[in-house]
Amino acid sequence: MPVTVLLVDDEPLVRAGLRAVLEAQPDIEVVGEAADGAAVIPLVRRLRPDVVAMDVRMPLMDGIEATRLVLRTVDSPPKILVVTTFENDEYVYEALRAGADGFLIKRARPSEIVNAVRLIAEGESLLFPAAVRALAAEYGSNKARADLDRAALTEREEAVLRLMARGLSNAEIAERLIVGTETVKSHVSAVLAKLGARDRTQAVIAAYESGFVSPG
Amino acid sequence: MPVTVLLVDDEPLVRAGLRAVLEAQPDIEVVGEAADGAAVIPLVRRLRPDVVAMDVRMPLMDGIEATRLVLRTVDSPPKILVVTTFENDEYVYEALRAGADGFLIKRARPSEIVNAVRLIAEGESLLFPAAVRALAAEYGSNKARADLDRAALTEREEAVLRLMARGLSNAEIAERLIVGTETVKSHVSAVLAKLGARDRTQAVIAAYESGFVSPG
DNA sequence: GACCATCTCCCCCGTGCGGGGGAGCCGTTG
DNA sequence: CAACGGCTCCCCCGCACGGGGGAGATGGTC
Repeated sequence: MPVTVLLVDDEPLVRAGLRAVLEAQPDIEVVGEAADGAAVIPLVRRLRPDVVAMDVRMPLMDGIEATRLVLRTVDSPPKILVVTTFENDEYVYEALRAGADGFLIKRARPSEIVNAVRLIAEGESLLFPAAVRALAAEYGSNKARADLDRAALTEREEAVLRLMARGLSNAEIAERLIVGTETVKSHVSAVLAKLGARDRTQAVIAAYESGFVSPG
Repeated sequence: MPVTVLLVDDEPLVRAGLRAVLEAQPDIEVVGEAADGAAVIPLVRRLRPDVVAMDVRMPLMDGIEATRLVLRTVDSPPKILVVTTFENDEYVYEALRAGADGFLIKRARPSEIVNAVRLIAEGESLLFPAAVRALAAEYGSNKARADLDRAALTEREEAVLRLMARGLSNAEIAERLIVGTETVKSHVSAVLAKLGARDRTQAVIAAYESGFVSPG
């Protein structure tokens, strides 16, 4: 009995690529595709795939929310393999916390991709780069925020960083969030400290590099 | 006689996707693949493809340089179809100036992709979004820098922007480029003006959003 | 109740940043 | 030749930014 896979990605090209790579294996079968997380629930119910290859970033519903939904609303849910473009995608960790079983970078070689699907299907939790395995382990255990509070921005700090990454000044951010500029300065300072950034420019760079915000 | 295509992209997944999409057409045949622009010349000589689907961003040699090389060193060269991830990729325009015959966004639907390959093979110059057609037309005629000098950064300005986008201060940039800080300030001011940015943060954002620099 | 994180706001203070000028040197183009 | 664009450097100036430190108000956790 082959491993059945459902592909969820907003880019048809990526779906075609995954399909081509996976269908080349005799023991793997792609049973369906979806272009957005919002479409995933009925498909999972109907197709009952062993593995869902899920993109993180999608227009309507992202991979995190979709993962959560699948695991909550479907009984004996499929394994979730999160697919991402960037190595250090903040969202990936969120997806793992949401219950995803592993993740895969799009740059991976075909052999690594099929391997990942097989391992996931067997119940292995796989996390591709070794460094990330450690990171995600820490994330899993709900201690260990001490030395990676770099990522542990508070809600407010995230909001401020998002606006910083859109080019707003402190005054403009204050206006937008309906708080005083001194408050914004506090949050900005906290963000800079946690990100190890010297100024807002470096913070915005970190935001882009980590995938916290992304171009386009 | 089918249209023969050579795929050049550093991501195997994208190559597999393109191959799957194109091979599904009876009149299109993928005759080869390359993972970097540096490998393209011998392959073109040997395979003599009608069309080269060329990624812009690749580790060793980018699509622009590769396009230039192919068109210069090969006689009766293939058509070059530039493939890109981002809509407003500065590099795309450079590639078009380098002699590429058209460009395609990776998000495009499969039908659009095969269409693009067919049209390019027939000698059509195709530029996907209408807005870009106009832009590239202006780029083609070597006037028209007046109203889009936004993009017309000088070498030095590009260098400064690149360093800005790595988080360097004016003093650090000056050190790196071995010039005075006042010089750097001049360049920074020019960059800000041309990009319509208010401060360096907005300039860096523009750099990311335009694909001038990219995460990872 | 004590503790802690978060959010809010305040003070002072130094400086890096960016605007607005100008100027000399060089190479290309008309 | 003169003109122009690009690179280099200089001046003055105002201000937003970021560091350091403090503080009151929530709300949740132990």
